[in-house]
Amino acid sequence: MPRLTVRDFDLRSTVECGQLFTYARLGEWYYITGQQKLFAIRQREREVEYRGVDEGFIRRFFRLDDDLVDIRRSLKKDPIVARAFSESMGLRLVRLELWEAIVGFICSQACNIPRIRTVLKAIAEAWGGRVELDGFVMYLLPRPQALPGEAKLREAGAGFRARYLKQAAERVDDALLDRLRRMDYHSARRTLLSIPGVGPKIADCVCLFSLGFLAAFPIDTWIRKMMRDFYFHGSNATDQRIRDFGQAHFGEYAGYAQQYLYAFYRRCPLERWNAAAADGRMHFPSGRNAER
DNA sequence: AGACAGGGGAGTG
DNA sequence: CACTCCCCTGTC
Repeated sequence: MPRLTVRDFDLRSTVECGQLFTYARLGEWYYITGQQKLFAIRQREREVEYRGVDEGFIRRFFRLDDDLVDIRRSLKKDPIVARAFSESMGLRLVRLELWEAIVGFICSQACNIPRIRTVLKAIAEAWGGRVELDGFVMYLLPRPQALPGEAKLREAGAGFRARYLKQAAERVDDALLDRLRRMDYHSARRTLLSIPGVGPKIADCVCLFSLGFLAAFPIDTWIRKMMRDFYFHGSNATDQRIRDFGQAHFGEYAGYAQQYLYAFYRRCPLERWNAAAADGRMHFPSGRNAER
């Protein structure tokens, strides 16, 4: 059984923090489909064991070569992000396959993680390739040309996203995927936005979780709320303003900042921050978050 | 019962 | 640009 010693890596939070939906958990093992493969992985302290893929795949998929200490240091000037890192150190971004990411995040719109997983599982089981590892069977997400029509996708539970999925599958082919993989952040984002069902949020998710543009700063309802609370004095700043600020303020690792803030804010929203601050257990930057 | 959710699109001012 | 409404479906 291949093993790998890791540092600054937490498998559970990495898998379950809303960037990866195609997995099954069996005891301490995660069975994950990604990059058109099935693999299994578990973590015990600083050691991970895995099956189904090689070490290079694991390192690449979980971005184990990202220097989290360095990333943390470069974001440390922001006390809120610093706090989020100290709570969740080891959370890493993943590197999804491009089309799988597009499908996954189109399905993610206006629904929660359990439901995203249910829909993707249904689509994979109906039209994706069967894969097996040690007797455990899963199904890969279908390639664009293997995706069925809107009506069938609707039956699978995709709802109004069915039309987007089908239109996206008609727009996307291997040539486009290859071109996207060679583009810079702005070109890739602009091109992704031209795909039906892909708006600003989904485009940035794909840029961050698949294409590896760590400066991408996707804004969903949690990040929107969190950014308004902590960086805009609770005002109703538009997503455009939040994004501009986020990228300017957090810089090249804005995506990591976003991921840690997201993970932490979901566990610990503003009310609890304030309670902790009132106890003197937390320090806030002056002028921010004074009351509310 | 009726609103709302981990968005996008189309339409309007 | 910024704002509104609708879209599937489950849940409170």
